[in-house]
Amino acid sequence: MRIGELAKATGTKAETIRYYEREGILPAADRTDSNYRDYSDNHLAALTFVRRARQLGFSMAQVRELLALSNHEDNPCQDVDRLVQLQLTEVERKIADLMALRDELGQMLRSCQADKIGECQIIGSLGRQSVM
Amino acid sequence: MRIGELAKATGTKAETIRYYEREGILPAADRTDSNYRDYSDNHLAALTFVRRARQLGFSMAQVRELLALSNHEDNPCQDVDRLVQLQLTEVERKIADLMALRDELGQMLRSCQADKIGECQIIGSLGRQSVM
DNA sequence: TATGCACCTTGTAGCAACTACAAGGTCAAG
DNA sequence: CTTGACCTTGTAGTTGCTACAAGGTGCATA
Repeated sequence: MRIGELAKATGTKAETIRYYEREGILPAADRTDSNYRDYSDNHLAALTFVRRARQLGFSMAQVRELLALSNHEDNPCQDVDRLVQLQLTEVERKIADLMALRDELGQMLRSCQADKIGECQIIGSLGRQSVM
Repeated sequence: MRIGELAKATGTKAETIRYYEREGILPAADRTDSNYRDYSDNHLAALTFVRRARQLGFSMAQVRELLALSNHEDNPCQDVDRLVQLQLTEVERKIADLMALRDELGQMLRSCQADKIGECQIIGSLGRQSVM
């Protein structure tokens, strides 16, 4: 299949697919007589894998690791587990940070009853080191 | 004060402060005879404001807006409220996304009892469109 | 046959918000 | 008088794409 078809099938822009190839994340495709990229089902599977890992928040470097691991059927699962666990911890940290942020923003909104900037608690609180 | 002092006082790298000046986020500082930047307390207040807004997740563009708003004491608070509300909504969306991610990563970890990649559920689930 | 249009190719530059140099100038202490 | 910490400008790198520009290809239609 051509790049546009693969793009549609995976919800990836053609430019992104070429980018992945340049970066060595995806193997280079065969070429047709007219130099168009020609993809196989293996490419489809590989790109699906990559996109899914990216959706799950893995970095490109981590995706490379996952790909390398997945290519060795006999490797222990532990290495994959470790990456997933790392990512999970990271996601949990981000959630905690964002929840603190949410609380602070909510607090700001509730605290300001003024209608002129001059007395605005929000603007005031931005000028201090921390509100909470 | 000099840039290093201001940097220390606000927990910002000197390079970032210069960057803010280049971007027009911070007013240019006076210069000493030897061309060093010389900051006032107003600069300290302004940079504190900027850093705090950035910590709260506002983009540079939004920080510009907040700064512009805060410079007009008579402006209605509504415009500030709107920005904060927008940011709050955005943060809530991100939290929801990350919580879905967390659940999915947790599910992956729990699902894999194999010890070889060949049978690994995690690797398997990455190759599919969606696990959940 | 011509032509129009969607698709493909390469290469380069842009995005956000910094961060990291390099190459050199300044200043206070020992 | 030299060492070391600081400062200056300018440029390039980071992440993960995305957006062109300028040109080639493939197929349907007039």
